[in-house]
Amino acid sequence: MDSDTSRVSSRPSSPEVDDIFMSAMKKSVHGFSGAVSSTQSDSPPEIPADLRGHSSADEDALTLKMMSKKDRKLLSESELQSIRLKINSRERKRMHDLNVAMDGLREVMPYAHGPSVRKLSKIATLLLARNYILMLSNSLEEMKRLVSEIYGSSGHHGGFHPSACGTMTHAGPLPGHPTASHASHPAVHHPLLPPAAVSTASLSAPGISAVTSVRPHHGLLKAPAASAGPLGSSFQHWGVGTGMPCPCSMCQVPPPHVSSMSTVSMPRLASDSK
DNA sequence: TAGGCCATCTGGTCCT
DNA sequence: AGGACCAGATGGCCTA
Repeated sequence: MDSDTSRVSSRPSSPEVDDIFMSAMKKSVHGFSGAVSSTQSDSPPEIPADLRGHSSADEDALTLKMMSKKDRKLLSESELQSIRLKINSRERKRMHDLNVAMDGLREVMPYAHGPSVRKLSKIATLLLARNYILMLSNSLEEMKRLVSEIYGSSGHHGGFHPSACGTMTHAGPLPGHPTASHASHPAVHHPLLPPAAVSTASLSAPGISAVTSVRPHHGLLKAPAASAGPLGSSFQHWGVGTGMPCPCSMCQVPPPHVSSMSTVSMPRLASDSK
């Protein structure tokens, strides 16, 4: 439940840590006794195992090792320390930015958000995002096809040009439109519903609400077959009662127009393979 | 307790 | 030369 969020919040990945780090670091540098290896004072909470309990001789060896890679420039230990700290700090910031971007991706993913929902792992986020994009592409193609079917013969627009129409959604049912009976939600496929499912089962209000409002538990990968519901799709697994697609590699949507993507070997989700 | 996920450190490589 | 990027190693936290 909140375990993950609390875990995340307890994780010092925020930039503040850098400040703490640097201040603590300055202390350690100023109070430097000369017995700390070049990698130590940077990580007060954790001391790398390989450096733990090293003698000053070992530390000297480490320092020399580093010196050799620095063209043996004559740098004082404090200088080496500050360089190492700077590098570490940059790397921390880089990873923090990466995590921020990952959070941004999670936010726009059609997946349940909220404190009661376990946060998607990074790999799950990436795989789900990929599937989401593929489905959006499929939906777009499907919509183009339908629109060209509708307008292609009537000569209303003389073809499909979304730039002129803005969005695909007209206000009301279109004359002769196959989905005219669904006036409340015209031929708009929910992005998460595979086109095949949409075209065969058509969207129903419950289907939409199930996708948009349900806050699933983290049943991302192990959805019972029954939970697939009436949607039926190209996905092997679906989220528990949510109609959420499974991001695992088994459930790749192979859209014809992005076939090149499907050839990309995706790293297998460890939890999928087990 | 094992396994998954993550943050961090670190050294190497590439780029500007 | 300095910074960005990457991958391996390590250890902590959490869950089943």
